Amino acid sequence: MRMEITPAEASVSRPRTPAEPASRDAAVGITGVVSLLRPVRAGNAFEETVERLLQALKLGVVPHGEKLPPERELATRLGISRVTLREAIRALQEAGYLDVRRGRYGGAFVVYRPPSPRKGDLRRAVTRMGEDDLEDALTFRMAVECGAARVLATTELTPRQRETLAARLAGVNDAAPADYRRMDIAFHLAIAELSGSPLLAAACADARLRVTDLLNAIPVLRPNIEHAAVQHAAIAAAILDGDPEAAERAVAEHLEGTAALLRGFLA
Amino acid sequence: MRMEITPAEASVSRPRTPAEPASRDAAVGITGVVSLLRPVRAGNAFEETVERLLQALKLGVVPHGEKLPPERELATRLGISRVTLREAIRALQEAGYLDVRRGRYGGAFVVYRPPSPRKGDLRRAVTRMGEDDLEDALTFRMAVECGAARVLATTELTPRQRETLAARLAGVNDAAPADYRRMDIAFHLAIAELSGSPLLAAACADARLRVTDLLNAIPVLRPNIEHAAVQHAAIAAAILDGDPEAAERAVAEHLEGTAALLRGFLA
DNA sequence: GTCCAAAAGTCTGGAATCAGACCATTGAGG
DNA sequence: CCTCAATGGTCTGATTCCAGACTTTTGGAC
Repeated sequence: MRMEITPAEASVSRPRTPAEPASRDAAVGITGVVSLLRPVRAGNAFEETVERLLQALKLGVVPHGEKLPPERELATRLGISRVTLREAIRALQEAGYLDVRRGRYGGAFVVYRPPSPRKGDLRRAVTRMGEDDLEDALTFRMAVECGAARVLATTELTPRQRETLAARLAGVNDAAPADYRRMDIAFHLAIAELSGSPLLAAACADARLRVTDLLNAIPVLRPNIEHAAVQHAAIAAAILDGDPEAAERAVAEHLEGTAALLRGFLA
Repeated sequence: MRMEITPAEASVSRPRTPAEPASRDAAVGITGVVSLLRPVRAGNAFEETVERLLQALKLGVVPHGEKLPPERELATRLGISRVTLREAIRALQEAGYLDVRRGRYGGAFVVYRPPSPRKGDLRRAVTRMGEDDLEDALTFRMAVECGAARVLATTELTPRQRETLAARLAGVNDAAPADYRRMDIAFHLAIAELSGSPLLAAACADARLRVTDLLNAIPVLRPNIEHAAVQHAAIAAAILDGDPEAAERAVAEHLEGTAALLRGFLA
């Protein structure tokens, strides 16, 4: 029983929280930081867990064929009870993302591969997301990834770090088409992770996630890959060179291409 | 009954979630994005709500003397039940941050002013935070604020936006000493907010929050203010000029000063 | 002085979530 | 073939959290 990839469907089997309160322009305080009065929680534990696991699949943290950590361990790491985790796993299983097997050497095996895009997917994905959210996501991504590159380029890198960056760059370049996105993600996130800041890494992962569905709707074509390869190389070079501004410029240029493409679908 | 300003104390009256699971280097997947398997929730609803409200006070979203929105409205906006919100409000009341009055024209009035730092506060604050978390917060802030400045400088600004930025700059410069931090925050966050990306604004607010206690422990001295004023002006000028790299450089320089100062307390 | 509206304060039943004990299944190794 | 360890599957009582109805307090308007 496969289903679409929209994040909504997996929770079909257990629709809990009904609506979301509309955010209003409240007359509170002077600064416009009303965002602090946003919902404390994005949903119930079940929903948030489904979302989180789905993210892990989509970013390729746990690739096709591998299995998630054992329930007990995963529940601990996610800070939720095993019961709730199991509900989430079951939802993903029913949606076709996981294959759960019991017994020793059993586990929840990942059955997700990024779908190869069909004509019209991109337009649909962009439309579904909404103009404001798309703009928000693109801006956010631009800011955090540029910032991460700058920070990393400013840092005195250890040989170990330089190797990792180079390895990730090579990873994208050598990737099989089916693995391209995954390796691209790995490269981009490596920049944030090498900065040594978990907060920054999480922010970049979040930013990437918000455009994942869109990127997955873009066919991976030869010219695109080659173009990206040049830009990736420029980014890595600038970072290894310790040139913050060049690094940032390179990242901005790289992301601008994608952003322009996606924005085009809103006009 | 006043208490210290540490974020821990307000929850004294209701200590719930016990410990936090240590993050481990799990052998999951290829990328190191283990961050996705981090806890789904930072604490229980009560704790998170206390934290959120405390943040609103510390960032000056609701300044001294003003009152929070009515319980029902606030509960809706925060996406929690009134019961839970009231528990949080009571905790903050008992900690001396709020003055709750009933009846029409009643409400939860803010009784918080950033404390004037005493000698040793900074060292204590830095030590309490822990080396890794401090480094993380500083790196994160550097990245997102630089990124935000770059994005804004890249944007074609409307007259309205230019005015707002100028107004915030003037706000810091004209601020009374007691209001200085609040206006400084307003200026910094304006950069993120003017980018039009709620995600980016939230990230910058988060970043600022993570160093608020530390900054509050630094006395606001004349030379510091003047130095900051020059840097603030440079930032605003670069943004209004539409020079992304200058904007970023200016922000980096500005933040580097604070970062270096704080890092000094770890050596 | 009386009334009224807006706010905080209180109570109740039910759903969500949890911790932890226990059961069932499975494949590897002896 | 048997045993064992690691894993998913199930159950139970307690706690947290919720929605919503109801009560009390307060100050302004008439």
